Amino acid sequence: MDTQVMAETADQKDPDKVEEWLCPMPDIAQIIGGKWKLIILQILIFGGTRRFNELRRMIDGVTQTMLTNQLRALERDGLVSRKVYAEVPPRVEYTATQRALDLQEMFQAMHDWWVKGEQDSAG
Amino acid sequence: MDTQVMAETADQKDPDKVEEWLCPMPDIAQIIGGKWKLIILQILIFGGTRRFNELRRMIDGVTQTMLTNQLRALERDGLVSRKVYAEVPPRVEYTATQRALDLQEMFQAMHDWWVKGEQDSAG
DNA sequence: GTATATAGTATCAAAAATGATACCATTGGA
DNA sequence: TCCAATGGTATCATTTTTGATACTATATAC
Repeated sequence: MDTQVMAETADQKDPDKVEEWLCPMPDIAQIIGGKWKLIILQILIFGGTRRFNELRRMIDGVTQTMLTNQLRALERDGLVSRKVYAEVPPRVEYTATQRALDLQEMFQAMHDWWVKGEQDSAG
Repeated sequence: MDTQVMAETADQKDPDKVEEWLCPMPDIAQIIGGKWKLIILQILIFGGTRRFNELRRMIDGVTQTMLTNQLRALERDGLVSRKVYAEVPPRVEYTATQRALDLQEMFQAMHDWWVKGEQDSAG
């Protein structure tokens, strides 16, 4: 579609067939929604593998219950892998999967959006 | 940092200074989190201006209460503008602001991620 | 005169998400 | 011997989010 309808909006998609270009936001929200998931992912994706208590210390305000809970959900959805070492005291490492690494662009876009917002309101 | 540490993770940022490259996810979640916000934004950003009941019909399962609620929040956060026409029956139009249009890249990245996931699991 | 469409608000109920607390196993060190 | 550290789980309480319901106003069509 190369006609310039709707110049003010995003681009040239047919405005009457929303469902064709919409991806299922409820499904996405299910996966990356949750109070701590985005920050966990950000840390693992950009910072690399971390241990459980390491994450706990990095994430301000998270409780052990919730950290476990969110990590389990991320694991179920294939975004995080969990490796248990047979040591005492226990050592458990969490790593972003390839599927999570594929979220880099989204995080980058979020980041740029956020920074732009700060610049726009400052300048 | 130009040494190739952590080849498996995203890139070359210093893993010990997470807060330097992290953008505040709680703040972002505050703005675009919520059961219906992403889908509302997607419609307004890529589909253009819509009336209240038009949105209601497009968004499966949303109640009037929640649609109002989410639109008000988006308006407060500067992502949506609301225009009331002095007509009877009332006409109210909602439009994505520039700040919302700036989210296009994020939506695109989400979309690509989703599609890639479907391809990876199919192929 | 009555129903219809629009775009709401107010109130309360229900459900979902989150948090607090107590508990567990193990081993090394003081 | 007792405490600390790790990475949990189970249970219950609280908070937050979401939903249902009833109500509003007004012009037009029937």
